[in-house]
Amino acid sequence: MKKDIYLLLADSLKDSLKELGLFAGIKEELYLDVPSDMRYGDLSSNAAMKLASVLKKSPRQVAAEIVEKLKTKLDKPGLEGCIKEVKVEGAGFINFFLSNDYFYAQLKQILEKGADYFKSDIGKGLPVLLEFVSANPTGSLSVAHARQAAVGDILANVLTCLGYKVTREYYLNDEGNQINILGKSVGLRIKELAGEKIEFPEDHYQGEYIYDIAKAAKERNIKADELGEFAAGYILDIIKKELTAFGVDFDVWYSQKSLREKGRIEKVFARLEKKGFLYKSDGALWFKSTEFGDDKDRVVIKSDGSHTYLAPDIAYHEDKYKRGFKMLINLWGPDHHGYINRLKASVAALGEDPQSLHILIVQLATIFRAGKVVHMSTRRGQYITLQEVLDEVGRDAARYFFIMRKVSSHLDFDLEVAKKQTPENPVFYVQYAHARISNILKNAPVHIKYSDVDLSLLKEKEEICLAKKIYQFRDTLNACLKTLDPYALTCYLAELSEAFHKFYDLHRVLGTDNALTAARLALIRAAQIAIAAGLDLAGVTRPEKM
RNA sequence: GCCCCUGUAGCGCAAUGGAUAGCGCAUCAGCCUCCGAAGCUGGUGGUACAGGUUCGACUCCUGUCAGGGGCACCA
Repeated sequence: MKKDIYLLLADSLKDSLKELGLFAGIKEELYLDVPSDMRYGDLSSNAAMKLASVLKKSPRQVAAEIVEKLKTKLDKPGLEGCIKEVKVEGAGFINFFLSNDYFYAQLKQILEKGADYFKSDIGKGLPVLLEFVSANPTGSLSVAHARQAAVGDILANVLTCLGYKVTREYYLNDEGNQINILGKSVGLRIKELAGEKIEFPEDHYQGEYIYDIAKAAKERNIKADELGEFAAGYILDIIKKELTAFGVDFDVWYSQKSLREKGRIEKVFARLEKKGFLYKSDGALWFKSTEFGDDKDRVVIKSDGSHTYLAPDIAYHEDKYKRGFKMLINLWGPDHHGYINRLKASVAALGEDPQSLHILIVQLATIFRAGKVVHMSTRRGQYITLQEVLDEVGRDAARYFFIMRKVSSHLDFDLEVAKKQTPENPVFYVQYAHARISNILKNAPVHIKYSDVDLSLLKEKEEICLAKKIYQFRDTLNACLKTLDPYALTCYLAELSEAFHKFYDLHRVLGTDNALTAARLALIRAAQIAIAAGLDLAGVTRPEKM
């Protein structure tokens, strides 16, 4: 694969610093960056400023010395003709201006390869297990799960695009206390439907759907001690339908029950016991998680003999590694943040590198309806479900909205806004750009052979801006990888669409100059490829017309 | 009490420690005989507070204040 200009330039910069005897002074891994504003060039380095205080020289002077060395290294293979100018600007930034020819060449490649142009092999096929949603099968998916579903699915798409081998997994809590209570809830409703007077405890599942399950269970004569399992299966079917409607498909549904049935929990306990990380106290079995940075040791078997949630989870994560995954990503709700240390401790105790386990807390989405907060309570069965959001705003808006903020930030989701087909709704701004391009391409007079087009006719500021923005899609994908957060995708799509709309407004694509028309058609086709690739990753449709 | 997230323009949000802090809504003023005006251009208006680290802080650290979420031998 052809080396990226970023890497080539970074190498040249590094060599220059070495020759000047300065390289040791650079501590940060990154000293070459895409500046926020294009007037500061296409790539920028702050190396001189980092070094100035050590050298006790002015940053601009250091920058000038680096640039002098660097200038002799800009004609090596892959770089020749790519750099138009290197300037020392501001407090001591070294700014690199790439030539238009470089961007024309990139556009050609995009037109040739299509969306594949944006793929990379950074991941080198590393097996990644992305576990998300994992909601208990005790009710429909809530909005909190919906956000995790959108983030997880889109993150998986991005990582796949970057060459990782991603498995999407749903961990199914198909046994334990919650399932028992679920079964009891259904049992009571059956009695109630038969005319018996019942008392329905506060901690039981109050939702209307329990009646539906009760009716189904009665029809099939399900035994009382099998009601929990039956209800969980019934609800799981609903969850699966909801996720499919949302465009989220899992590769693996991992059963917690299967861990116990295979004796995996005992096996992992034996392993920890042998290493001396378990001890008995107050009739319970404890895991010495404090040895690995947790604030207190954790119970794994309660004094009544039953497991805590942590017990199967240790076995589960052991199994993730046993299945050959090198990178684990867990998306959890904010109610689990206290759980991070003990799970990382477990992984460390098993001899795995806790750094390979990435736990992302996906903050809650607060649902508004016409500016009013909608409160949620699973137990009372009064909450907005994923399905309701989908019915109300559609899949496109829902998926897009849920990743529009950083996963670590709270998200306000107003159903009324997401429903609107106006610019207030950002997903339409992007889709509109795509549809507009489709329309122009449809009206193009003749079929254009993109390989023959003279792109050097693209000289207007808006044309160059658009070309650069298209190219920057790669940076966006890398940013998503670095943060394990797909939200940068929405920012990029908005910026790319804006660059297109600005170009469109000032310059006519279909004109009398055939060569220029061809060049502009090629440009907007490349823009469309990038928008489509972004929308595909987000799992949002890309309409030809709206 | 302890932990996590968040305080940026009237509202909703951006800004890998970097250059003149950006965008949408709202509001005011403009732009369609011409490829889709679901668009574009311009105006108004902002970093909660107090210290610290740094050549440089919206960003990192400490404290204060405010909002949201969470604390278990529940899952």
